Amino acid sequence: MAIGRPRSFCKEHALDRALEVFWRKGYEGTSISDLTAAMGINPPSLYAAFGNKEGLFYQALERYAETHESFIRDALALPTAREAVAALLRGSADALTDKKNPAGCLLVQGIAGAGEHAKCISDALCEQRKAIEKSIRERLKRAKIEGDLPKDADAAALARFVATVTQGMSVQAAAGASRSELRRVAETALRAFPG
Amino acid sequence: MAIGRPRSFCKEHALDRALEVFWRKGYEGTSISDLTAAMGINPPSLYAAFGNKEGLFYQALERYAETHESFIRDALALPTAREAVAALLRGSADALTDKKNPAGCLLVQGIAGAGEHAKCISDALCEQRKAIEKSIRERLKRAKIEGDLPKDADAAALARFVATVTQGMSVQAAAGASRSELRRVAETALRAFPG
DNA sequence: GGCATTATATAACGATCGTTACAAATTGGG
DNA sequence: CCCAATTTGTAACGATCGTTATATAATGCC
Repeated sequence: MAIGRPRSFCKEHALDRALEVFWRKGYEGTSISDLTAAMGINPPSLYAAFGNKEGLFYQALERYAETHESFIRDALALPTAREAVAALLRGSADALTDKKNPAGCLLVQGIAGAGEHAKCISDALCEQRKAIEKSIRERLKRAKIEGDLPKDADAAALARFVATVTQGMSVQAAAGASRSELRRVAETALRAFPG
Repeated sequence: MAIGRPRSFCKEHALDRALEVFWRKGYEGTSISDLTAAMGINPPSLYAAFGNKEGLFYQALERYAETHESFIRDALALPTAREAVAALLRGSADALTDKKNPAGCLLVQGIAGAGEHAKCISDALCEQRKAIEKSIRERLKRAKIEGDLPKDADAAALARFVATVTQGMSVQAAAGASRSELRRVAETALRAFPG
C-alpha cells in the first residue's frame, strides 16, 4: 500500500487531457501552462507524476498509439492486401476527421518547430511513422507470397505511397478538409493500387 | 535620394537567409536570435527593415513563392493534364529533396506549433496551399473542356488527391526520404490518374 | 498520537522570448 | 559646417518559457 498523501487526480485521465493538447498544438506550441490548465493540476504535480514536458509527451505518444492507431493493425489484418490498404486509407480518412479529436494525426502535426531542442521529439515521431510504413510493407510482402498481390509489385514503393497519402491527408485534415473529401482522396489513391 | 546613414546589408540577401531559417525550423521554432545570426544583422536593423518577426515571415513566404514554387506554374502550363500532373509530381519530388535547400516544403513544414498566436501564420500557409490546389483544379477543368481528360473525371477530387500526395511527400522529405524514393511515390500516384 | 512519506499550492528561479530606448555613427541638403 | 535623417550596436524592457524550493496538508505505520 502507498504511504503518504494520496494523489488527488486520475493519472490516466490527466494523460488523456495532455495528449489532446499536444495533438492540437504540437509539442513546442504547448506550454506547461497549457498542460496544467487542461489537466487541472499544478506544475509540481505534473513533474512528480510524469517527469517533465518531454517525458509527458512520450507517455502521451504511447497512449496515442494504443488508442488511436489501433485501427491500423485491424486494417492490416484483413485477408487480402487490397482489402487491408483500402481499410487503412478509408480508416485514416475517418480517424483524421473524427470530431471527438483534434484534426489530423499527432505523428504529423506534433512536429512543431523542430528547433534543435525538440529534435528528439521530431525523431520519435518520425520513427513511429516509419514503423507504420514498415508494417504496411511487411503486410504487402506477405500478400505477394500468398498470391493476392502480383509477384512483380514493388511492396516497398506501394507501402511508401500509402504512407505518403495518409500523411498528406493529415495535412489536409488539419487545414479543415472534410471527411467526405478525404474519403474521395482515399478512393483515388486506391486506383493506383494493383488488383 | 535617401537621406541618412545608408543600410550596411543587402535586404534581399538578408531575406533569403531568413527564408532559409524559417524553412528549416518553422515559424515558431525560429527565434529572433536565430534570424539575426543568420542574417548577420542586429535586432534593430531587422525591425527597421522588415517590421517584426511576423512581417518578415510573410515577406519570406512571398519570396518562397516566387523562387521555389515557379516550377508549379511551369508544370501546369504543359499541353495536357497528364503531362502537367506528371511534371508537377516529379518536380515536387525533385524540389523537396534539393540539397541546396532545407528538405520539404515551407508551406507544410512552416506550420510549427500553431499555438493561438501563430494562427495567422498557419492560416496564411493554409491559404497558399489551397491556392495551389485550386490552380491544379482549374487546369484539370480546362483539360476536360479541351478533351484530354474524360468528361466524367472529377477535377476537384483529382486536384485534391495530387495536392495531398505532394503534401505527404513533404512530410516524407523532411523525414529524410531520398529523391528516388519520392520519384517512385510520384510514379505510383500517377497510376491513379486517368489516361 | 507522533512520525515518516507523499502530494499539494504558492511563489520564485534563471533563461529566453519578441521587441524597443538610447546614444553613437554615417550620410545628404542647406 | 551644422542640421536633419537614417542606421548602427548595446543594452535593456516586460512577458513567458520550463523547472524547482519551500512550506503546508493529508495519508499509513508504529
